[in-house]
Amino acid sequence: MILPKEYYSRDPEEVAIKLLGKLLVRELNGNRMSGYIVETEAYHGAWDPASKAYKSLRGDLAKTLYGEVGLTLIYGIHGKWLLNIVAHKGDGGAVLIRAIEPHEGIEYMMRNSGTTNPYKITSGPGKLCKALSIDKKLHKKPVYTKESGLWIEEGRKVEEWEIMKSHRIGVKVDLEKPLRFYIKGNPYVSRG
DNA sequence: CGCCAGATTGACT
DNA sequence: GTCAATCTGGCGG
Repeated sequence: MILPKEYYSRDPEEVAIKLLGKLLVRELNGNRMSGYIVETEAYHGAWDPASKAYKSLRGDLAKTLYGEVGLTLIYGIHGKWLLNIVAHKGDGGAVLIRAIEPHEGIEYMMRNSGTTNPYKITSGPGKLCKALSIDKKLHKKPVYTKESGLWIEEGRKVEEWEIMKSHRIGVKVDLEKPLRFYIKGNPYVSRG
């Protein structure tokens, strides 16, 4: 079952937690690739120093951050693409997908990412996008319909005790609140 | 159009 | 732990 659009009309922090264990599906040229989300980060609006809307409400990224929920927000950094899902209740925000556990179409993902080590295919936001052929063409596409070739389905049940929290990674100026969430003990989380 | 910072990654001390 | 190569969007001129 695909998660409905309303699923993303909540605080980014809450959505980030709820997305853990869900199945991220990518369909391309008839090939189905998927993986369970095991690591996420929450980003807020203008008051979040790490947000793209901080000090610049101009630009497509900031507008998307404050726009319709349930859309992808593809952000390029250091020559990589990062996958975000717009999620907020009116005040702007998004959830960054940092890592997934490969499930279907692993062969295609390995070919895309150029490695045969299953633990290195999707264990990072940049690598994940490469493995699933996600780039700017998928910017602002809905994840609550199959039409875009990228969507999120109901996945595993994740118990509360399996979810760990920590500070965000790689962010220069972070908030004190822990906004990174990942599944405890999962070997596919990035660097940690 | 040129400059610059950055939500990364992989290699190295 | 540290470091720098790498590319796009945002912003100034």
